[in-house]
Amino acid sequence: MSATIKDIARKVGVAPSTVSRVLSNKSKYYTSETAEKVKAAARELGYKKNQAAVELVKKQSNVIAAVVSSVKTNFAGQIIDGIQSEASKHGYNLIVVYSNSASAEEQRKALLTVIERPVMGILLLSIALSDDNLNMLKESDIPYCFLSMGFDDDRPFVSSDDMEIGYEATKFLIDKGHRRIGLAAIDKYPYTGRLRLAGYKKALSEVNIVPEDSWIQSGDYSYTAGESAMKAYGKDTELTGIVAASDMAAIGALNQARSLGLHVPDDVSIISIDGTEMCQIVQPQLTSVSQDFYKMGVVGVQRIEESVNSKTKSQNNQQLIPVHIYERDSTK
Amino acid sequence: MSATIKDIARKVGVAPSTVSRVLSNKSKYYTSETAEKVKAAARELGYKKNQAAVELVKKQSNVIAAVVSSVKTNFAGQIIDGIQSEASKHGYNLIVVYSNSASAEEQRKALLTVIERPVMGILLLSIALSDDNLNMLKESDIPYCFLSMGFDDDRPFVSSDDMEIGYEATKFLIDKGHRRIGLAAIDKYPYTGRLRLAGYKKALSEVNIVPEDSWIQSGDYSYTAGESAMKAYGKDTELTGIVAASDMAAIGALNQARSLGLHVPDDVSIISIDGTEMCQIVQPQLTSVSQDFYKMGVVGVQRIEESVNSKTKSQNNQQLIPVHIYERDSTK
DNA sequence: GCAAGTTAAGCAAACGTTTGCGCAATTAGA
DNA sequence: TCTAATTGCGCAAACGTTTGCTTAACTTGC
Repeated sequence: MSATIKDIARKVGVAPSTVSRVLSNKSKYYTSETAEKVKAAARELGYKKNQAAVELVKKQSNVIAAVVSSVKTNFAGQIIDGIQSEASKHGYNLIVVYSNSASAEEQRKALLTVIERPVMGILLLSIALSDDNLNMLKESDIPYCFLSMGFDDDRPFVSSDDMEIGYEATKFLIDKGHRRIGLAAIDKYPYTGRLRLAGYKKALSEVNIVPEDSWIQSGDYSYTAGESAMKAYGKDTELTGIVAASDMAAIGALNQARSLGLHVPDDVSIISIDGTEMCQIVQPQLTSVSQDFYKMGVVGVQRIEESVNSKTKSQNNQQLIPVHIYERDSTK
Repeated sequence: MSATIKDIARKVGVAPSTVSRVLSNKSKYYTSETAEKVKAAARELGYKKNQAAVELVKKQSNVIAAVVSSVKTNFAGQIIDGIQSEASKHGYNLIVVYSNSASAEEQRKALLTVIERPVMGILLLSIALSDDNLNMLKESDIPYCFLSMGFDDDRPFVSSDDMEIGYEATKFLIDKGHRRIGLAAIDKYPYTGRLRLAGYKKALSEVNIVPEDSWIQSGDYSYTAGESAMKAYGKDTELTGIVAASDMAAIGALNQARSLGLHVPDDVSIISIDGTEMCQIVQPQLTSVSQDFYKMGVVGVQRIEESVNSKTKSQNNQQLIPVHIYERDSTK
């Protein structure tokens, strides 16, 4: 029931096209006098652009969509922050839709909500798409980019170098003098876990160590996975250092270690992967291999922008963001 | 460039209107035979509905929008979870936009992204709208509802009963035998803080205690506000119990207490407000007055639904969700 | 003072759907 | 067999913008 461009046109006594041009700042098609009158009328009538109409005719909008696997990943916020700030720098709007990655049907619904309107690009945050849904995405011809996870195939993504993460975390402990080092709560088979595991093994092999099977406790990056891993290592573990798959896993391991009567870092050192603010609110504060999630968001938006501008597929569409180690109190 | 309803119509040899009716399941206007052919063609052409066109003609969509004040509030996730699940139960889609509540301009942009399209309702998560922006929202004629914060005026909202929160938290400590109880990191003047403060005072007055000024350390609910409050109380504080304004504030206070050499709960008990998962990952685990954020999301969606169905303004548009106390290890 | 160029503004088509209405063909009722 | 009701489907308008084209008026250069 709200005012349209035609109402304004009638009120001012000009054509709708003129109003449109004034309101979208297509300069040089009207006098500043007309412009003023139009703007005044628009204000007065409380005019709101109907984006549906705009998008219908322009077949392009200035909104970027982010599909997030779940509200629970505690770094999603940082990525979104990055996206938001870069997007708003370029005048794009951001809408986020959440999808429980467990269900392909939920994924599909989330994806459709964004595909069915002319968004300028889609960013996927740590979401594992089913084949059908990935196909749907590809066929939509909307630029997209995965964030914080990598792939074997040629899908565009920006993430950390997971091999480097595994390597650097392990190397850090090795340099501190540790030799018997565990890897906790990591998912061994998917791309990310596989690379981190490879990095871990590489670092160990450089000092001629082959990890025993029991050193590697796989899991799903969760708090409880961290707990279970620590439980499996046990009170009398031979390990002196642990690389935890995520902050939450590290905290799980940390708390479980305390329950077992182990002191961190005196009895066992823990280094965490991710480096969210969680690391700083637990005690002892967790040493971490920190990913630059904010930057991932920023770069993600830039990739979308490139895809939009140069219709030709850029060749370098898989980008790695460097990580940094922050030494805190959980290692020695 | 993707297929439209007309392409399907041409391919099958029927009118676009028939295709439309088939695709939106308007039964009784076509034979099942036609329906099959249409659906097959749609699949074959990879047809995607253009929502912009749909919304333009229907002036109504099935999307609910949530405007979130910042990615950082750690309970927003729970509210969104609740919204999501209730929304998808009714076949609505959810889009989220983030807005830094600090800047009225950012707020305005976020609000416009959702107002400028025919969303069925707007949910505002712990966001303090400027007057201008509130007016814009009201004038849009889109149903809206604030979540997790209350107001003096007649705006629709669903939140916890902040008076009860302050009262119950304090009462809990009183019942444990505490008499000198502090209130930390609360924002004294806005609605929420004011009510919690009132509840705190009420509980104390029931046992004939008037809190000293130094017992009440105001702040902004943050980790550092919790830290500062505890610092202000000091190592030799006369307080035996503290009500912290939020989980983060409680953790700040907890860690600061430890730095000061105070043991929780032996030297001082801490009860936290919010009850997010944070309470369970720190040690000692925090006793909390837990808000049912998930339910707020659910109820928020229901309120929107009501507004849509009965165009008449419901009178009972301010709803309070009960809180629960979970006793953990930070109080005794 | 006149042709050429410039400027401000209007006309109308187009975007992809939905839906009220109309029409023909079929079926039912008698 | 004839009228009435029903069924299946098509026509065309409508939603609110944008934008290429046209036009009229005005300015400039000579």
